[in-house]
This record gives sequence, structure tokens and C-alpha cells, in this order.
Amino acid sequence: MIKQDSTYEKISSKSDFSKWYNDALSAAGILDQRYEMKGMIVWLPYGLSIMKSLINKWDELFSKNGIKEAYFPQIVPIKYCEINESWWEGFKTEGYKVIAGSEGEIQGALRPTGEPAIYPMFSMWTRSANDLPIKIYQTVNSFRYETKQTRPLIRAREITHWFEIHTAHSTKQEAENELKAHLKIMDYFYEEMLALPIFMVNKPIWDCFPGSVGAFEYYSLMPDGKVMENGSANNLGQAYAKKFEIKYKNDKGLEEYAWMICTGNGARFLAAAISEFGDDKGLILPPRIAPIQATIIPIIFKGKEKKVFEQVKKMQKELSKMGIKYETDSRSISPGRKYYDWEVKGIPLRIDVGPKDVDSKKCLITIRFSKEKLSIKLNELKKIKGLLDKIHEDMLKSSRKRLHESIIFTSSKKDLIKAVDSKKIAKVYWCGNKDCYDKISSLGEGYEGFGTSTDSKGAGKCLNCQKTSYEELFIAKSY
RNA sequence: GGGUCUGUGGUCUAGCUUGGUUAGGAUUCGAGGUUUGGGACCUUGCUGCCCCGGUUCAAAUCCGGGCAGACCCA
Repeated sequence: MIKQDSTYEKISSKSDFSKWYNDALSAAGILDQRYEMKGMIVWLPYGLSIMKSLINKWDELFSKNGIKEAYFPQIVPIKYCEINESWWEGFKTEGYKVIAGSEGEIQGALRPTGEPAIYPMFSMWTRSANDLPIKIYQTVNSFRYETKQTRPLIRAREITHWFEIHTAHSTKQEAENELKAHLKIMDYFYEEMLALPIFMVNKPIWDCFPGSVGAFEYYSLMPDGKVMENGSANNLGQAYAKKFEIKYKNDKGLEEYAWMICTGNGARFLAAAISEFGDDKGLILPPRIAPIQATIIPIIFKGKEKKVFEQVKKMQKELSKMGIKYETDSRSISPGRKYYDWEVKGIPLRIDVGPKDVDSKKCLITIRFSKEKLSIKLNELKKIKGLLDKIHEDMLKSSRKRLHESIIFTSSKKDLIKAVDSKKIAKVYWCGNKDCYDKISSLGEGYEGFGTSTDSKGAGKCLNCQKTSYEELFIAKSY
């Protein structure tokens, strides 16, 4: 075990979520927040290994979908930034400039997002329809000079481990199919990896990139009742192609602009899972992202060490055979201390092996999520594999339930306020008009309309203007 | 963007109002010993006043600035 991974600090109660979140991340050995630069943190080995399990998965999924990994420089020439004025307008002030040499000349900007580095290259790469589609992604860090309060993994000045997929296509249809594939990947991440519910919304057009067709955004419901944007998939249409001159010659020899999609997310995946499942003792990791799925705790009594460790060895062999990632805590400290140490890290399963277990040819398994204790016979260890899947399903069920119970349909302003103030997400009918959207979004302090439902819609009356409406708008407080 | 508050060994904290002894405690960490079924105990050791400047015979304490963090409002 790596020393820096154990801090042995007590953590706050989760009822004070903000404090709990910081404490839990440190105590579990995810990251060290003491680096003295605003919005920047140090990833510790354990935290990074969780993040890596997500990254490995997206590498695998993107590759399966023909999306190839590339890398673009971190420093973007100002010239490239200026191509998209409205984009640059925002990052001129909330961006980092790079100076070099004793004269302090500005060399460029640290990328806040990938497109000013990527799209000029797309433009160079695209001459004929044969050059399309281009489907690439990069997993990188980005920099934003946040002036608001920063929060590890959620809002940072250095956004670490973030993937962005950028694709360019010769037809609108192909681009739209690509977008669907991206949504499937995102869904997979939520349900199959993180055990979190899919909560996707349509973004209103005025919140999308200027000139684009539309965007989907994913949200996570945090324990304090606020929602957090957690991934987006954008149908850029030809807007960026027109700005960056990404065009090809069609079969008639005429130049046409490419159709483009971009999709991204990163460490917020992890932030959401940690926030959803953790408790007063620390993290509870979904088994599929846990870098350690089980810990074997030998319970040592004087004179009985030998037979305990013999059984431990047998179990290690068995677990390795099953492909279960485990760790054995053989430190000569009291068992209680070991329990706390691994609980705070969120390891899904704990396997106790003491003299009693050796005698009964069993072991005691404790499930971190449900707190259930199971006595399993040594010759039935194969059950553990299925147990991990069951834990995943249970976790998904519980997070789905919480989201489901938190979305409250309201048909009056009074009910909306009541819902949002009691930490719920309000859902209302909305006519599609921006004015009504803004009015509904500002019914209370800190309220935010954050998109519309993607499900099939019935008809109702717009909460603001009472016109017949087919759109359902979500309102909550947001990160 | 505007405001409020905070900064003492690795962590938490006392001291600050009213400047004055060797900055006290808990925990963690190291060493030695006895232990081990929910944070064991004993002995012993290391480590600290965020940074820069000012006031003063004297600053953890008062003042100014910086940096970092927390909270509230837009």
C-alpha cells in the first residue's frame, strides 16, 4: 500500500455535503488539495487509478466506434483562437495566456477547449469527400481562469482527464447518426460503469454554440439537491465548418461545408459517482470502476498466524483466477483500523479471514454498499463474481430511485418554488418561448432552467403564458 | 462581478478581544515493546504561528497588501 494514500483523517458527516466532499476525497486518497494554486489539485495514485479505469473504458468504446485518439498541442496560437470571436470573447478574460522568454512575449493561450487547436487542422485535412468522416478524440487537460469558487473535479482551473470527441462528416444524416452513437456511449458510462441514472436534457438553442443545430446535456443530481452538468453532446451543424473553413469538394466539384459533432466529459463522471453513493464513512465505489474490488483482511491472533495466512493464500489464488482485483492488508494493526481504512476508500467487498473462519472453512464478506454480511464457504468463492454484479445493480436501482423521486411535476409557480426549495427538480410545461423560459428560470434565487425533457411529450399549459405547450422544462439550483 | 468570514506541526484545535515566560492539547507520523473479530495500550522521538511589509523595546496576537480556502448574493 502506498503511504500517501492513507491519511487517517476523520471526515465530516455527509449532511454537510460541501465539507464531506472535500474531506472524503482527501481521506480516501483520491487527491491532495493542498497544492497552493487555486483550482488545481494533485491526483494521488489511488484516485488516478479510478480515473484510469474510466479512461481505459472510454478508450475501448471509442475505438470500437471507429473514433481514434489523437493529440493536439496545449498551447493554441492566438490567431486560431480569434477565428471564433464569440468563443474567444469568453476566454480572453477567463483564459490563461502563455508568455515565454525574458521579454515576456505572449506565445498563445492554454487550451480552454480543444476546438481552436483542432478545427484549423481539420480544415487542412479536408479536401474531398474521401477525407471524411474524420473521427478523433483526445484525453487532455484544459485550463480556465475561473473566478468563481472552485471545487475539485467539479470546477477547476486545470480540468484534468477530459475527453473531447470531434467528428466531421459529409452529410447531415451521417453526423446525426454519429451523435446517436455518442449518446449510446454516454449512456453506457452512466448505467454500466457508474451505476448512475441517465438524465439527459435538450439544451435550448440559445444556450448552444452559436449557429449550431442543438445539444444534449447530461446532468447529475447532487446530494445537496443541486444539479451538475455532466457531459454534453453537440450537433454543431455547419456552424464551425463555416468559421474554420472545413470544406470538401462534392461529386459535382462544388465546395461544401462539413457537418460536425462534438462530445465531451471527464472527471465529473467520478465526482457524480462519489457524491451519489458515499456515506459518513467515506466513499462507496461502484464495483466496475473500483480499482480494488475486494480487500482481504487477515485477523491475526498470536500463535494462529500460520493457519490464517494459509487460508489467505488459497483465497488470493481463487480471486486471481476469477479476475477479481483485490488487495491483502497484512499490516500488524488492529482489524478495526483496517476496516476504516478500506471503507473510506470505498472498496465494494471486505473479506475477513480469522481463526474462526479457518476452523469453519468459511470467510466473512461485508458489502460496503448495503452493509450486508455474508458467510461464504471456501468452495463457493465463485459467488463473489456474481455478487459484484448484484452490487452494481443494487446501486443503479438506488440512484435511479433517488432521481425519479426528485423530479416533481408542477403546474403552478407556487408548487415550483416549493419543489426547488425542498431540493427537488421541478418539471413544468413550457411553450418554447425564450421569454417564458427566462421568467420561469428566475422564479427563485439561484434557480436555473437547465433544459427540456427528451421523452415523448403530452400537451399542457406553459407555466408562464398559459399557451398550449409540448415541451417540459426542468428547473433546479445548479452547480 | 459584489459582499462576509477564515488561515497556528501532516490533520483538528487552544491562545488573539487587552502585544510580553519555553505557543498548550488531541490525533497522525518514526522507533521500541505488549497486542489484534470495529479506529488497542505503554515508553520515547520529530515536526508549527500562510507570505511580504508596517507599528512597537517587543507581534501568532494590532494595521496594510498578497496568496489560499469557506460561505452568501448577482
